[in-house]
Amino acid sequence: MNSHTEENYLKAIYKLIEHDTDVVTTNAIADKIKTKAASVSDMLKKLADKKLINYQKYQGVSLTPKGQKVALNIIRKHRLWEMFLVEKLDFKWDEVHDVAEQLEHIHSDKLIAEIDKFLNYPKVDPHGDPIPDVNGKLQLQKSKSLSNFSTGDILVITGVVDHSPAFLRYLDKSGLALGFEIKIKEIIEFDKSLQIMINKKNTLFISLEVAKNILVITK
Amino acid sequence: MNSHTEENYLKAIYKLIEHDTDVVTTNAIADKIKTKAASVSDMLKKLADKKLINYQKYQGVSLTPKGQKVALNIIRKHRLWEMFLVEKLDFKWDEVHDVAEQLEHIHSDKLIAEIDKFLNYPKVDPHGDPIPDVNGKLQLQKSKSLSNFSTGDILVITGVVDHSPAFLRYLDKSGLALGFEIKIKEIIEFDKSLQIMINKKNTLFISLEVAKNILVITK
DNA sequence: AATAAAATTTAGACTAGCCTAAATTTTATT
DNA sequence: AATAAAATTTAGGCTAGTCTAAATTTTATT
Ligand SMILES: [Mn+2]
Ligand SMILES: [Mn+2]
Ligand SMILES: [Mn+2]
Ligand SMILES: [Mn+2]
Repeated sequence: MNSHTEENYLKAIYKLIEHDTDVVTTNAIADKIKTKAASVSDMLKKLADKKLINYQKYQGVSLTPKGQKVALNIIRKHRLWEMFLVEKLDFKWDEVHDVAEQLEHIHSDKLIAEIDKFLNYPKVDPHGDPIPDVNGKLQLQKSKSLSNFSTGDILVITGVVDHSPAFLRYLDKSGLALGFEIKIKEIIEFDKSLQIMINKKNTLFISLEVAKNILVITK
Repeated sequence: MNSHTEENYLKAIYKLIEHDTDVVTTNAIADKIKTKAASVSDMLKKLADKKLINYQKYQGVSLTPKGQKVALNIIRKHRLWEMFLVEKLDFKWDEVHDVAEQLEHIHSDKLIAEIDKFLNYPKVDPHGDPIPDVNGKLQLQKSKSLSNFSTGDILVITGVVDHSPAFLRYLDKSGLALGFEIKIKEIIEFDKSLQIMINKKNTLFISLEVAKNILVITK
């Protein structure tokens, strides 16, 4: 069994590698976990001993298949718990993260299987992120940032890049939510800010920064 | 905020004092927590510093009002989670304890309030134990052990003393559950074992040992 | 009241995780 | 290729929580 702390390291490494590089640096992990590089070095030695990561001093780290499985299981639990909080209890999507950070470390295969069943086997979490299956298989996301599209494009919101409560509440306030349709009415030349139409009803102006953090697929 | 470990010590102290004495000994705590007396002594010093227990060397411990509040809150969470597992997920009453031991340490007032609401504010847990309210107020139990009653008495099962999976499964197998009616048909002189009638339908023989572990109220 | 037994605490050591400061290695720049 | 800068690791130390063995205190028994 892995400790709470080890699980957090593995998840951090997974997330840092996920999109970008093939190995991740000590400093990047330290940043992510909000700890110091020296502490990370210590932990990397331990995780390497347990065959959870590939690690050679000074050369960066990657997850072994075994480590990846652990990481994906933590992510699975995190996302299922978030879904539970939003769907079954009265949590908003900006309130779930911190609690899920704790719940993801509860050890019980039966519990997570039952929660999955209770939620009717959801495929994505409240932020549109895919939920890995029991075997750690992950649906790959074909969504792209709204900032990649052009005037006239009709899109559906499928996720967010920034998961901060501040950003999520801004979306709420602006009338934006997962599944909503967006049509790009105009892109302002000067600063690339956008005028969009939401669900064929309301017009909204958003900055490029905001657009970058909204994930969409073409309708 | 108190650590996972501190919470477990406070809960153990609460439970040891609950019925019996006014103070609890170091060894009793060590037994309960499955740790050594020396470790308990260390922790008692810490809990006393935090004003969670009354403690003078060699003289036993009791909880301060502050410590009692923490203990009761952990017990509240434990029992609500057990109720959730049984009522909303497909857990049996003999399967919930270990998971609830983990879940009781999740820190989130909103979460536990929502679970309470979701369950429609239950008063007792799946084992018939009362659930403390948000302020740590506890319904006192007027139930007594089945071994205290006599031939002809008609009773209702309200709880159990032994919470072990083995005992709980034995009750399942014997057709006994909370809320069921029991009529004592006969008490065998020799070993005080009982013949009982369950819900006016089935007859069952149980040992004195089993009777001691079944809590009932008179109908 | 003295002594033996039991309970409890203290001493000293260990592991997990974390830290700062110093040493080492890698990478970037001249 | 040499040197400077940045990244990383190591050294040494700290806290929480645990343990064994030794010392101390309380309780039980003579
Ligand atoms: Mn999250
Ligand atoms: Mn999420
Ligand atoms: Mn329990
Ligand atoms: Mn219970």
